[in-house]
Amino acid sequence: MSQQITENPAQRELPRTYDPASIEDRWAEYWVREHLFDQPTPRNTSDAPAFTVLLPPPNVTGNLHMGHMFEHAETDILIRWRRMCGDRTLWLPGTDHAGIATQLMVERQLATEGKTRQQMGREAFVERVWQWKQHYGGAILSQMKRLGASVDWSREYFTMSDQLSVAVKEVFVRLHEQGLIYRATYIVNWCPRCQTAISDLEVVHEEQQGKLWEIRYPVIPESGDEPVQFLTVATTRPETMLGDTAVAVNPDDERYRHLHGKRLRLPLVGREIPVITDAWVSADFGTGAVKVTPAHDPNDFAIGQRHGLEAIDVMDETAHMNAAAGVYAGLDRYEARKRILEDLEAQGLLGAIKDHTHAVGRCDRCKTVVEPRLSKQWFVKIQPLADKAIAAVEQGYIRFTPEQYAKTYFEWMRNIHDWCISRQLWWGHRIPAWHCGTCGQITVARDTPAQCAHCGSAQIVQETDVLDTWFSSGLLPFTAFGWPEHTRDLDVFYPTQLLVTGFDILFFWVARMIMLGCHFMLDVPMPDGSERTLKDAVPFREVYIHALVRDADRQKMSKTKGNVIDPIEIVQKYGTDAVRFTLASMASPGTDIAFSEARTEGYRAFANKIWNAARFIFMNVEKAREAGIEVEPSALGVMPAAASEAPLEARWIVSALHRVAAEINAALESYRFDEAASYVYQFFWGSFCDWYLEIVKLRLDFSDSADKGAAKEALTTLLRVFESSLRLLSPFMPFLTEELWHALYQDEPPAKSIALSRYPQPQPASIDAEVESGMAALQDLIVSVRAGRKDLGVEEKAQVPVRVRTAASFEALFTANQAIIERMARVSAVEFVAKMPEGSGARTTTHFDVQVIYEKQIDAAAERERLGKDLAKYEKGLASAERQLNNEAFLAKAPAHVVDGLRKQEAETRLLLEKTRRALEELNHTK
RNA sequence: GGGCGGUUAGCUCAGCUGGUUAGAGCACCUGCCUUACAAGCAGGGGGUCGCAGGUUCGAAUCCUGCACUGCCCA
Repeated sequence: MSQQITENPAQRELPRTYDPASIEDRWAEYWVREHLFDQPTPRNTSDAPAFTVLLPPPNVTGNLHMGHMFEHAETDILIRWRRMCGDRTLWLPGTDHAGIATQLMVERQLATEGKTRQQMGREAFVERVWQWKQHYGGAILSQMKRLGASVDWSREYFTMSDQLSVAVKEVFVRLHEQGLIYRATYIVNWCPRCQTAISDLEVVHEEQQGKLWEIRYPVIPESGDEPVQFLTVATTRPETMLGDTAVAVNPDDERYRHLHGKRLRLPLVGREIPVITDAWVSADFGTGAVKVTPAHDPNDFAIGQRHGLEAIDVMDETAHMNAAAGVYAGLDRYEARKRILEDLEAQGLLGAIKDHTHAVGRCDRCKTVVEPRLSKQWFVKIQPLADKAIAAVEQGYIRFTPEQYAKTYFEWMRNIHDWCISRQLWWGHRIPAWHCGTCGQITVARDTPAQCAHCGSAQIVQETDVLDTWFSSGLLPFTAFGWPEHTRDLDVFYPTQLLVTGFDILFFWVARMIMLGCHFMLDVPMPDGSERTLKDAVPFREVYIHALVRDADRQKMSKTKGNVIDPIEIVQKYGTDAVRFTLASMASPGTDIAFSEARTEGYRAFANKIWNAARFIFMNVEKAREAGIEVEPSALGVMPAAASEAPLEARWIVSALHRVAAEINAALESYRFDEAASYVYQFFWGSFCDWYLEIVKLRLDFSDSADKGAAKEALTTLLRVFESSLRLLSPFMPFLTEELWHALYQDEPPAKSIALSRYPQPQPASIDAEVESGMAALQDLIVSVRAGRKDLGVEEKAQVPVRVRTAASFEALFTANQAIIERMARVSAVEFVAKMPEGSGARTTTHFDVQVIYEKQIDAAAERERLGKDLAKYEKGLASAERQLNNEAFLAKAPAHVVDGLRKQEAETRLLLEKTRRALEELNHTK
């Protein structure tokens, strides 16, 4: 037993204010050390429903930022909630090898040592990257541990691990066998800095102020032509003209009809090129004539294909001009542009220069301007995969929240292009293809082949390209569970239930997981051996797309702006729970989060409130024990029910607890973190602390003269409601609730963690509307008295008598709970009267009139103003109600409950109006 | 250029398929160190729901147009 206490990190002395720093590290370590959230492979598949979530793998190069923390907070809330609801939960963590980013990182490191990867050679470089990964690659995951993410650390994956590499190879080979992978010369986005192809998605477009240059191309005269004629083209990229192989005009453009079929002399180069017609050319753009450079522009490439044009590459892989550029060879593309313009100018071939904004594509990773480049690359023929992926969402097998993202998804999926999967990098999954030096054919194989599959030659070398990082991460939902083996994990945990991620990787990752999951998992039979259909081939059933975390001024956080909030810093300042709660409370779907410290401060106060409620409760447990009263721990851990003879506040708080549990469960069910947070906040602070705790002080009298049975009952309800509240709060505030829960059980809790206890489930029978409305009337009275006291300027501490006029039923209620009124409103005596109380200090509601008796004269002017405002409000309300009630169409068409409600409201408003008018008249008489 | 959002209190946001007098937190004002909590308690002020039309008995909510604003794709 003493062993357990030393192992248990709860501390006993509760300081006056909550200090998160003093408890969080201990619990974070405890959760990991005790393997509380591990989910071993179950023996059978039919037990509890599986709730599996795959962590979007952070880059090994990354550090945890606010976006991660937000994403993880939401996921953790859901997973802790489902775990407490009894599901078999698994949150699977891991990291992504991040090809370009990691290679870039290590290259930079090498640069500081004066080395390059080329000097080192491929093998040594890759070895170096592995070392780097060992050393720095775990940053985000260790930050997650500190923040208490309830993931299964025993299952951590890495996209370049041996097991996942085997799976990646298998996928490549199968797709190749199925004819869905091909190698072709195509124009791709090329990053001259990274010296690799990148996919369309890795290019970020940005509007930029540029120029549109007009260049005159001389027409080669035929017999009968005017001697000197020009065709003027407009271009944003004059340096590519060296590779022009045609000029295109729109076939319907009358201006150029006379030039159809003519040939031009390419300036500076001297090559003859044809004038061609192509409908793609817009007559409105520039001069209506465009130069065609198939090797340096995707549109031109397409034109070139259509017209059988030669593609002349004039640049090398570093975007310097190559030998084909003649005298410009060796120049950087921008230097070449300058020189070419000068030379054209000198020859009088440069026309107008116009300002022009156009979108420039940059490498997502290093921001270098992308150069479209003709090269041999590997592609996935995507349409067959996209078809299944579209069907899966159309048929509702995958649901997006917020729903609008399904539209975005369809839009992209239906206009999808083949996926360029090869990258000219060293860090990544090397493509399992071997080129034959003898016959030139390619052998694709799972295991390193000894000879060419086509000619048997041993002269084979492996492809040097690696695969796009997203190719491997797109497989994770099944490869992480052991595919291509048909494992039990795959049976139990696939499809995963939920994916929580940002819209920025909707296409990169989410869409590709859907395509690859649907494609490959269709071939894996169901656990019972039956054939798998699309419904169960999907990688996840739900996708929750979270918002972006911005700064308090709604600005995107960026390093250059310097407005990045470091989550760890903010957590150290306010506590993890407060930050989590802030994020949750602001997470309304579809709206970005403007993260504000002021808000976090507010939730730190909430944490402190919970802490102090606990201190108060523990203090009373102690007092009770001294008086020989103890509540058995076995009485806790369940949803409390209230006996009908229990005091009003006890029945009320129990009812409110059941109600709020229902609300929170429903909110979480629909990803309404903001609502869930608001409900639990409102309940704990607004109901439990402000009212119940204050009232229950009346009952916690453990002195010898007191009714000890009643005191014990009160203490029991208090502890049960509080213990339930902790469980209710736990997914949102795991650290604080863990600490207090252990303390509540005096370090002998029924489970190793509150996270392993049950989430409060409401019993409809325990929600008592009558008790709640009775309590509401009582609260109303107390608030009215307090307000009346303020009107009269009664000192805070003074006890004063009040007069109340009300119906018999309320009189009974108020009489039965007079002690509460006296305590909560500092009332010395309650007198029930039959007549409307006259004079100052009166307040009136539909259920009662109440007057505070106090000799001090009121501020008549202030009172008149207040009553005047009320009067205006009532008059307006009454007029509006009457207008509708006098409208026959309304009476005929509106539903009965609306009409009844309005009638009731009208009557009540009329009553209040009359009372207020009388009070105002009286005020005018007396003064 | 195509598409998707947003515009409600000083700030950040709720407000479900149209229905009774539009809510919350923070901030603000006033009074309280009432021993769980001043990171607190109590009371209070503050909005013609971006603009203009339309549909309806009834519009913050539905439709159309406009303005401003954000994002995605090309």
